[in-house]
Amino acid sequence: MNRLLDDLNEAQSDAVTTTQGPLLVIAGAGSGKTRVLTRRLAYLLRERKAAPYQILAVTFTNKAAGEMRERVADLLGGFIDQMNVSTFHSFCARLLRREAGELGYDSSFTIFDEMDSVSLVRNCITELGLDNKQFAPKAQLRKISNAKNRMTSADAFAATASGYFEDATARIYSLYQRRLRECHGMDFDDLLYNTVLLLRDNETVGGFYRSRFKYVMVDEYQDTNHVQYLMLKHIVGDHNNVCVVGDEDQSIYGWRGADIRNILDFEKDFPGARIIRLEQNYRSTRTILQAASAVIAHNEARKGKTLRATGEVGEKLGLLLVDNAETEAANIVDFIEKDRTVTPLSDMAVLYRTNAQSRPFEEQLRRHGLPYQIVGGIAFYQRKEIKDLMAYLKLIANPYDDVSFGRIVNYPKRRVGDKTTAAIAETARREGRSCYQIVAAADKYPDLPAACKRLGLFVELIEKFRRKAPEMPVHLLTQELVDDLNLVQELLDEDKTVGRTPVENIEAFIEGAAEFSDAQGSAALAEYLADISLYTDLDEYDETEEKVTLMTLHAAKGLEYDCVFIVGLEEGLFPLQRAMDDPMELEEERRLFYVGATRTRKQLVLSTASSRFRFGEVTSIPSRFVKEIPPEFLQILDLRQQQPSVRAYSRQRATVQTSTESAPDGVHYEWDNDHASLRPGRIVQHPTFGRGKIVSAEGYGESMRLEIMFTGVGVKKIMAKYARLKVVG
DNA sequence: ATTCCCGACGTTTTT
DNA sequence: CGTCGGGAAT
Repeated sequence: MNRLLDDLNEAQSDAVTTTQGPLLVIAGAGSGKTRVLTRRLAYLLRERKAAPYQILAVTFTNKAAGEMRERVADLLGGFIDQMNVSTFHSFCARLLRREAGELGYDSSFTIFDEMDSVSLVRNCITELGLDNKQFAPKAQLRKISNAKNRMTSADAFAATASGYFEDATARIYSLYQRRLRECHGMDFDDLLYNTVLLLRDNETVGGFYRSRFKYVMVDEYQDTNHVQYLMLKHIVGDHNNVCVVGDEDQSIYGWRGADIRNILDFEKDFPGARIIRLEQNYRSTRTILQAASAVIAHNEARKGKTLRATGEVGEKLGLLLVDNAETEAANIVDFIEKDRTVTPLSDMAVLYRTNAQSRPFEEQLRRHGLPYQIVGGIAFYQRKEIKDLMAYLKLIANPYDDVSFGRIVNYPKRRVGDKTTAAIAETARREGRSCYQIVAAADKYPDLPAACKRLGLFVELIEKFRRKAPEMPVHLLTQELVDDLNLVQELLDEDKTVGRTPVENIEAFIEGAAEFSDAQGSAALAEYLADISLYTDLDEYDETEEKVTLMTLHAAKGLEYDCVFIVGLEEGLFPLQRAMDDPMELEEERRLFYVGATRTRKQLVLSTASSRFRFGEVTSIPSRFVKEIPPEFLQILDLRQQQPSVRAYSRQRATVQTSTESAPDGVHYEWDNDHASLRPGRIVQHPTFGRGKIVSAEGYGESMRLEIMFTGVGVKKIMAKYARLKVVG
């Protein structure tokens, strides 16, 4: 009767067709959440419940939003251009640009990214005569951010602050906010905060949006924070047609203010709410699910739900024991190289806790000539050359942006130093104008340092582009700017050794701008800047490319692969040290493990290094999460070279011995063949033939056959499965 | 004003 | 180990 519901199970189709009133969909990992969301949107439109523009769907990333939009368009054959599918932040940015006047901003306000915010906070701390060692800018910003997430204004914060430190933070917060406003800037938190202000306190604006959106949907509800909750509250009109989807076991953004109570208290917040649970898992093997469930069961703070498996039993989880980060990477890359004969590289992902862990994997992959892509890390828009270029664009769009001004006033070098810029800032403050305005009218301020005269060309340049901006497509504008500044030559001069990538980045940036111009048609510099300010590396990730993916566990949320490696499973790293003594944080780490483990459809390999360099040498012990996996689900590959005597002994016995010194209780580190690193050229030790060199290898895993040249014995053909081989070199 | 060096510091995770 | 900010030297 309705093709939208055809291939859905009962709960899924229930979630799709329950359109009226509040609805909470608890969607376990791999339970077809995205499918339900897209079908639900399509259903609303198909049933003529609402016009596209009356629907608001909020996702976690721009990429997720784009995909959702695409899939709904596929289902319906177009007609959804006006449907609002975006992230909280980009929705707010758009709303604020439209309503900026209501808050005393103009619509070309600048969005400050974290780096900008930190440096502004640093300036504020210095300006207040405080020590920025005692008051770490980052930590202060964190506090300010937390306050904004609770809808606490600078004044309100100051009113309740007590003691020297809180008092100082209050002053920093207050000054920071004043400077932001002077720059016509908003940080990420302001986007949400100000939107709530408008929706809640401004009858016209609030009323408009409440009556406009007939249906509101939020994905990843477990990761929303208090401001986002308030925003939802104030945008959902009396119809109360709000549908949120989430899974408390996948809440991994607590550190950013995400409040798990939002999902736990949904029924209280939205009386009359229906709850639908999707507990059928269509993604992973039975073994993977059982292992992941066993781990997450150690969390106290959960409602507890059981995922029902639909797949096969599947293979055991691999547990790789290695000596250090380098051998970890080497062995996993070996594994990848062998496995690629059955699994495309695009279906493999290496997940780690911290970005810093990516390096050895990059090196190994490069050495093996395997294509890879890193998601996250140093985001494109955070690279210095891109930030510099963007600062120009930002200043062109918004002459009040003193932070951008400060960034580029002496780049390229104009022989204008700290003293001069300080004097400009001083004058600006006194006159109640922006730095750029002062410099642009330098002749009116005779007591400015003489060096300001050198900024004539700079002002001319900015003025020229300010005139051009309104009628010129962004990419052409940017290209001309790059040419005028002679940026390419500048970059080549700076970096005499390599000097290629920054230039390529600039080119890529212009290319991206061209795409934007194509899509938008009109010139809209401010809009473009807002867009890319909210862009992340994750958003341009293409999971269909024939490449191994490297990323943090956080970035992996919502993705799936045939084969997943979770590396660095060591106490202090995963879970992180600082989470270890706080039960709440520890549970979040465990959820993070759960998220990672449930990304895979078929194969999961974990790895633990017995020593790892982390500011100074630290030897580490296996993560408790490994210990929480029932041993019968694990296949252990011990590739460690240390303590050969203990090793040889336990191998002779070939029994399940008690764990070695560093093993957590319950994990038995028995010997197994090192299938992963068995490849031509390797030196191996065989119990009867002694030492030999691998000549060739065919097949993989259980069926791997090797030809080995043994010293004094000659070439032997051997099934890797039966030979108790140990890699020695 | 620019450049270079040293020392401290810090590391999650991201919109 | 690596980056970044601060300080001294030129």
